[in-house]
Amino acid sequence: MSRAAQPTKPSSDPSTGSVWTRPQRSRREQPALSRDQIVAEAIALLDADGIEALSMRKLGTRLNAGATSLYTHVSNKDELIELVVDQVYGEIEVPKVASRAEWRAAALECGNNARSVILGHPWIASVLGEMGMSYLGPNMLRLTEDMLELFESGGFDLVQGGMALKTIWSYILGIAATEAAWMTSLARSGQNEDEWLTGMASIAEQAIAPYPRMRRLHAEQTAGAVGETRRSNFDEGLGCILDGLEAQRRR
Amino acid sequence: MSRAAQPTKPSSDPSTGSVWTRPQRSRREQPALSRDQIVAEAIALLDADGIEALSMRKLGTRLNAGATSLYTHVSNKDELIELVVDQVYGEIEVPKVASRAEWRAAALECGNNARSVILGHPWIASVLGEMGMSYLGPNMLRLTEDMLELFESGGFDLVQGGMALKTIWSYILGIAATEAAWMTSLARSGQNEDEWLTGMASIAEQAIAPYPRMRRLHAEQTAGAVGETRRSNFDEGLGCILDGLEAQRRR
DNA sequence: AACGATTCCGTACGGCGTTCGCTACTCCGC
DNA sequence: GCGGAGTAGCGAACGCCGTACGGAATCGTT
Repeated sequence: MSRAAQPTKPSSDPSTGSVWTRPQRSRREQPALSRDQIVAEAIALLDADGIEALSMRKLGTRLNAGATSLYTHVSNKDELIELVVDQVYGEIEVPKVASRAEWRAAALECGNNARSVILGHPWIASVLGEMGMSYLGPNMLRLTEDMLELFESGGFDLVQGGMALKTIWSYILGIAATEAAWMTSLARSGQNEDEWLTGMASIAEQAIAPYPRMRRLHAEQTAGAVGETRRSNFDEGLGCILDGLEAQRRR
Repeated sequence: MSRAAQPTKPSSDPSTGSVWTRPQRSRREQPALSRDQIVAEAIALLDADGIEALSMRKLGTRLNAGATSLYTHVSNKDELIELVVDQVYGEIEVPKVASRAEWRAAALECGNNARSVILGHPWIASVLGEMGMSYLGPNMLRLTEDMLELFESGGFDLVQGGMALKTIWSYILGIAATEAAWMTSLARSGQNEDEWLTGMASIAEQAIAPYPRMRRLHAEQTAGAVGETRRSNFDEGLGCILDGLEAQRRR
């Protein structure tokens, strides 16, 4: 008995198709959907085509499923996004600290890990503002605990550690989200960073013309290698914050 | 000759309404639309009903206009949002610094201004990730220049000031966006902060049960007045960053 | 063999951003 | 006074979107 796909439309009028032409395909022969699969495919779609390409219909299609089938495993698009974000948070590694001397380097490394994970999924920036509570996602919990441990190893007591965590995390989120947004709009324009900058140069110069400090700053910063500059800027700012935190710890 | 509104539908079949019943209302008697008006009304709508309530159709209706009329003054919804955000940035005041001793207090005040402006328009959090370039909005330019001036008064040279600006701004954006997102999802749930926290307590405790540090931290923080706590947390983190920046300046 | 539970999905609804082409109006040069 | 150019406003339509609902297929249990 044939099991070929034969996408008939038996639903429109079941009596039209005779018993013989009806597919009679076992639905469970292909492994069906799962929440993990959906989340993974959503991330793939987001990475490939950005936030505005994520729709339940497209996602369903990529999974060889109908759009509404997803709702069996995920109650909402919003809920799906929370799952997706927590999954990404799971990629962030927090280095273990053996001795107190290593603390600072470990914090820097952790910050850089977080930054590069976010920049690896730049659509996250568009989505952070809509998530009141990802705090309870399993990976976010793990991440929080690990960072608290890191600060503990650095000699902070628990409350100080909580403070330090909030401060650093806000910094990371703010700067990485800004960078991610920038990269997204670059990608949309189809140019690379240098092209955009040179193309925009005259407009930018005109815009900042009335502002002396910005003009001077712009003049002083004609260095190349923008990508590296962004990274070292991040490190420098993070270093400042770590300085401040260490000063606070000593009290 | 009557000018009463008489909202007939002359469009469906123009010949149906005779010359006498047709409105013949001078379109320009009411001042028509302007970009500023549109932006102002969009902010009012966003403040009242949040980001998902902003649609071109609803905005048009609020302005007694058709949805598509807006496109004469604004080329895009995205462009509208950029305008709206820059307008909000215009609310942020940067205090002038007379003597170098006042610098630190002024920076703290500026940070608090920014935070409360953002929390006054919490929908901004949902929108920051989509804006590659608000850097060139007039209010953002003014804000940047003023903050550079603030750092200059504090004894930073221009490059250091640029660094400090980026660092502080990222922190402010990150923490305020997180708070704003939290407040938005609170508002959506219809509860106030304390209700939500007590309602969520058991679930949260269960979630953090496997994590010793979070458990202890949660136990130590049973203080009330959550809103004030958030603000003083902000101040504390900002203070840390200022410490770090001052240390860097002395080199 | 019968039956509830679970999974899948076609259909449909209301809403969205935006394009297109038409109308109605103002303004400028004659 | 008048005609033509330019512009603001808008109704209709297109192709998307999220998702509620009800029906069909399948599975696990009895």
